[in-house]
Amino acid sequence: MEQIETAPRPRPKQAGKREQTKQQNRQIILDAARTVFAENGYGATTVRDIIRATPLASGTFYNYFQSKEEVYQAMQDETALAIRPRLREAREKAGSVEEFISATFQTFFEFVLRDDVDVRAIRHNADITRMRVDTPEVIAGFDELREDIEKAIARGLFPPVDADYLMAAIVGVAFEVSERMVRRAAPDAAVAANFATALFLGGIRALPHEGVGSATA
Amino acid sequence: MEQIETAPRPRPKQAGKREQTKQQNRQIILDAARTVFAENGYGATTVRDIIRATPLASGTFYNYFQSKEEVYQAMQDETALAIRPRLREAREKAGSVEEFISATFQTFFEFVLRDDVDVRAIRHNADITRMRVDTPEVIAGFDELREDIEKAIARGLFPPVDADYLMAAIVGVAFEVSERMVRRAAPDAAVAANFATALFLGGIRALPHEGVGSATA
DNA sequence: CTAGGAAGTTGACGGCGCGTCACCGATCTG
DNA sequence: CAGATCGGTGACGCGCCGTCAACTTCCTAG
Repeated sequence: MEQIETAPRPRPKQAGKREQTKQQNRQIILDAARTVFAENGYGATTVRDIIRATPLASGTFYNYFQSKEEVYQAMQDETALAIRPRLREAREKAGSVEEFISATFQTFFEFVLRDDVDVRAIRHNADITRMRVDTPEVIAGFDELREDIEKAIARGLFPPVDADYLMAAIVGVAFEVSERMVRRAAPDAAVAANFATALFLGGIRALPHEGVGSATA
Repeated sequence: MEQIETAPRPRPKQAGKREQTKQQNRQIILDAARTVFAENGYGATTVRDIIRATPLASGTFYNYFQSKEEVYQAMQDETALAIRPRLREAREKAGSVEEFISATFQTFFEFVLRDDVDVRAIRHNADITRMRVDTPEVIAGFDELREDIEKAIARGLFPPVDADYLMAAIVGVAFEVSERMVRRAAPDAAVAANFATALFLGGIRALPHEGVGSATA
C-alpha cells in the first residue's frame, strides 16, 4: 500500500496529464452547470446550455455525465459529502439526547445558511415550485443518522424507539424548517435549531413561547 | 344568482356541448398522463407520449396544458384538493392539542395509504430518486395548517409558539414518515400516526418504546 | 330553420436539443 | 522515437418541441 520513493523528481505527487485533464474537465462541467442552473433555473436548462457554457465539445460532456440530472446529482453528492462528516462529528461527541439532537440541528441549519446559497438559487424551477433530490450520498447521510440513533439506543442514551421513523422525523423537520428559515427576513440558525431541538426533547409544550420577550421576528 | 326555471326541458342541468367536450378532453389528458407517468416514470415521459396515449392531436394538448409539468401540477392539485377538506374537518373538531395533532397525522397517513397508490408509482423517476412538488393547492394546504395552528393558539388550545415553524415541522414529519411508512412490509397508518403524535406531544422520550411488547415489525 | 360567426381541433412544419460515432490529435509506453 | 491507446471533436440523423393556417363543429340571432 505504501508508495516507495522510486518516482521521478519533477512531480513527486500525482498522476499523468490524462488524469489531470479528466478531473479538470469534470470540474469545468460542474462549475458551468452551477452557473447555468442558477441563471435559468434547473427545469429550463438543457444539456446544450451547459455545454455552451463550457469550452468543450458535446461529445466530451457525455464522457462525464449522461444527462443534466446526473450533473445535478453530482452537485448534490458534493454537498452531502461536505456536511456529513460535520454531522457525524457533532453527534459523536453527544453525551445525552439533548446534545445529540441539538448538535444535529445546529450543524445542519448553520450549514444551510452558509454553504447552500447557490444551491437554493437553483430551485427556482420553471413550473415546479420546489424539488428535492435524494442522491445516493444524501441517502447515505440518512443511513448514518439512523445508525447513530441505533448506536445511541444501544448505549442507553436514547429510549428504545423506532429508529427509522425517528430518523425520518429529524430529516423531515430539518429540511422543512430550513426551507422556512431561509425565507425569513433575518434567518437565524440558532433560533431554528432551538425550535427543532425543543420539539424533539419535549414536544410542542416545550417549544419556546413567542410574544413573551423571546419573539422571532 | 338563482337560475329560474326557463331552461328547456331536455337537459335541465348543464351547459352546451362545447363545455362538455372541454372538460372531457381535459380529463382524457389527465388520465392518459397518469397511465404514462406510471409506466415510464415522470422523467422519461414526454409530452408526445401523453398525446399518443390520447385520441387527440398535438395542438389540442396545448390548448389545455403548456407542458408535462403543468399536467403533473394539475394532478397534484387534484390530490391536494381531495385531502385538504378532510384535514380541516379533522382539526376543526379538535378540543385539545392531542386531538389536533393526532387527527392531522391519522388523516394524512390514512390518505397516503389509501389514495396515493398510483401517485407513488409516478415517483420512480429515471435518475432522480425522489421528487416532491409543491403546487399552489398544496401550498394552500400548508397555509391552512398554519392558520389552524394560529387559531388554536388564539383559542388557548396551543401555547403561543412559532406557528410557521410548527407548521413546517408537522409537514416535514408527515411527508418524511409517510415515505418510510409506505416502504414497510406492512404499512400501518395508526403506528405512524401514534409515533408522530407522541413526538409532537412529548418529544422523543414520549415515543412508544420498542421491543417491549408494542414493537413495530 | 338557417346563415354567419365563434370556438376548438387538426396535423404538418421549421427549429432545436438529443446522443452517437468516425476521425484525429495528444499522451503514454517500451 | 514509434506504435498503441486514450479521449476530445463536431457533424449527423432522429425525434420532440410548440405553432398556426385550414377546417369542422357548435352556437346564436333573425
